[in-house]
Amino acid sequence: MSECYIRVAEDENEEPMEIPSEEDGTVLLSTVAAQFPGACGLRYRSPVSQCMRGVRLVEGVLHAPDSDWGNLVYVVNYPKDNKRKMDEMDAASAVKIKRGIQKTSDLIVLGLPWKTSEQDLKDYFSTFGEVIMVQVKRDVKTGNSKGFGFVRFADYETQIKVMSQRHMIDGRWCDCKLPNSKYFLEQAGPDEPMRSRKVFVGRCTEDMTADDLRQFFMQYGEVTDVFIPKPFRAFAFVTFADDQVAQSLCGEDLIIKGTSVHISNAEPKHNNIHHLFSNFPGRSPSLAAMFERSQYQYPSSHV
DNA sequence: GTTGAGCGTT
Repeated sequence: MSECYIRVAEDENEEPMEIPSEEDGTVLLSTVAAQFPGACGLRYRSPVSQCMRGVRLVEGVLHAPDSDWGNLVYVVNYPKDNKRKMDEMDAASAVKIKRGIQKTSDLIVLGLPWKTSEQDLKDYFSTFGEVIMVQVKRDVKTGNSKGFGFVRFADYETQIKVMSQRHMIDGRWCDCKLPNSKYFLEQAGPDEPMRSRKVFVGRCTEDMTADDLRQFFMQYGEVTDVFIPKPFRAFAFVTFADDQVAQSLCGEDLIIKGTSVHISNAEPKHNNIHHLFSNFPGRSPSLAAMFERSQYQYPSSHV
């Protein structure tokens, strides 16, 4: 093979430019790049397969496909093309990851007027984004509001926004914070190996039947048992066939029949957060400090 | 029938 010119273009349909080869018939990438800055290779459409083929590139030297470059038009490869695709992939996976770890959590709404109803809460918070749960905590006997409630949003961005400001609701300033329970659950951290297939479902309402719970939890895996204490005690136990399913749900707040229930391990006797919490009703300085900090922390991810 | 920092009927 001898020195010649090969036809190179940025696109198959564009007018090609002739590029000189070396004496041995190869073409230097640097020569291509001299005319097409940023080029990182060449490709061409195979007359046989009609597919695009890459030109062999070894240490900056482009080698003719067969014995000859022929009369084909070679198309310039740019790293941008692939890079852009990579970026899109990264962005997509980043969003997925974001969605995965930045789940929303219930927010406690402190300082509500006594008169504020769940509808009022929903109306107010809907101005920030999609609301998927609201509660006003009331005295069971009188039905009077306790002056606080909970709200949960569909999107994490909404949650961040809502937590970042005070809220004027029915004439009073209210605060939305992460509930204290969150803090301890995160502290529980990379969990102890208590591979239970049974989970504790807290904050159940009386209208949740065993069948409701079974139907709901089926989506996560095979449910082998549902236990609801009688008389009503606002909690239940759900047992899965697979312990990994059970474990994966621990720490979650799930919404069943419009109510946020809390999933935790079914049989933690010692060093569990409920124990800790009931033993120290918030008077310890160190705990108070942790509460304090928790108010300014966004929830960290936990698997 | 009241109240105003807090924490959700385990």
